[in-house]
Amino acid sequence: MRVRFAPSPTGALHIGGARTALFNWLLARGSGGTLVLRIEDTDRERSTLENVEQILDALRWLELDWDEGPVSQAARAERHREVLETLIDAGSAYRSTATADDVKAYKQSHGADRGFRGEDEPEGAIRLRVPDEGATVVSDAIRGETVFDHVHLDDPVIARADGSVLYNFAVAIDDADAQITHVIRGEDHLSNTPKQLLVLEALGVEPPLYAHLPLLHGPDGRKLSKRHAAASVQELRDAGYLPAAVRNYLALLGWGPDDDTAILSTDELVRRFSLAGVGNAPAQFDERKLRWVNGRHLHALSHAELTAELEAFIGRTGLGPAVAIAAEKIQTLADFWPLCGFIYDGPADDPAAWAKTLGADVGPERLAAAREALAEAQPFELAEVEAALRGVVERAGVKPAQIFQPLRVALAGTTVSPGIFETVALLGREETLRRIDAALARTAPAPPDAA
RNA sequence: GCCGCUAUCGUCUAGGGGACUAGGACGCCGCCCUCUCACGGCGGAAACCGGGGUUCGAAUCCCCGUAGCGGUACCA
Repeated sequence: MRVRFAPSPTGALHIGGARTALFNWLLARGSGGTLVLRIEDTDRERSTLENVEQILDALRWLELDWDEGPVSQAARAERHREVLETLIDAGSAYRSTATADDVKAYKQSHGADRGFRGEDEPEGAIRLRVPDEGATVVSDAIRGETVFDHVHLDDPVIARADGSVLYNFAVAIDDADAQITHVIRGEDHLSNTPKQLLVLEALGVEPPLYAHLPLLHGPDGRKLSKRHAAASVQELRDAGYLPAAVRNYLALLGWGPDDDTAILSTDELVRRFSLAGVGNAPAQFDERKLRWVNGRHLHALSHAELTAELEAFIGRTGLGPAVAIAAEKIQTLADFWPLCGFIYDGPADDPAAWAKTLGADVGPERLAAAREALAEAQPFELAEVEAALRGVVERAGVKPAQIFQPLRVALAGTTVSPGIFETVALLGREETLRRIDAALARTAPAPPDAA
């Protein structure tokens, strides 16, 4: 099995493209086949080197490796020109100066039931001759057979007047030359497939097998675009998702295992994926489910692995201790710092949290009680810290939160943090007392004559 | 306009003539756990686009309609 992923470098790799790449990759890896990467850069206006790099980066981050390429489609211009000549010599293609407007006008006058057929001229763009009669049938592994009657097809332009070729021609030649056996791509290509089939037929080349994947839509049900958040692989990466989780989630869009399994490792994906399991209705990208899938993958990581991921993501080291007490509370890598940053950078500034717990009333005196107990905890380990703080709760005869929340705000600056005992033990006695004292000083400035 | 694809809870889906009082997952709601936030556990609300057929029987097959999407470029 030889498959290919052929993005066009006109923008970043979005999740639709990423899923197409993933499905091809899964098929190649699952069958011991070959994945060819081809860059469809024949549109010189919109293709850029930056985009190519960005796409390769995205694929590398997703850990989708390829066996051949990347080959530039534009670099194959010689070969394309050569085949073009063959087609013209054989009478399968011809030059025509007809413009898009001419085609429109033609269809206006001939009605909808007659595709455009141009005159053979000495110059102009090159059009493929579509037979007047009959039909071209696209056999699709996902959709079955789709019949395209030739009467509805216009003779498509396959090369510009200067001889540079267009997509529907180049793609057919390149897939054939690369001996691609299965063309797996988005459904947006289905309607163009007969043109490619016609090119191959004119050349007497056996066509590959096709599989057109249902398209991906944004959360609003509309076609995915730059307007949608997290639409590109780069954005997913920045949002703190794990490549394995993204692969898992993307696989679930349009495909599902026979049972109700939702969390799959990449090995399982490779083993279980098949085109037969791919549905045919478009799917919407739902970031909330991605978050959940990501959480499951993230929590399956060992402490060392997660620490490494987090340190790379945040760009700091020494995060291990905080990771140990916060791992279960985060779903993405990006969740970590807002939750634990205070451990390293000091308490956050959250006026609302302050007002609620230490602003007035009995907050400060409860914090003082906690300070007193913690000052004596010996040794300053988790068990002793917990015992000390629970003792304060008991003596005060209040709910645990009434002691713990003021303390949490004193230490973290906010009402949300890892477990309070863990946090205190991690900060250590000195730092804990220092922060409590700072909070107390701020909450109750000493009266002028108290000293 | 024309050609084509698609249509099950809000979302991803299971289902491929009787096993369907339509199953699971995310999300949502409630309860439990609980020091906050999460995690976890338990429970709940929530869907076969509409209309015709075919059949003893249709979510499942066929037709029509509707809607969404794609194509209709000297873009890919």
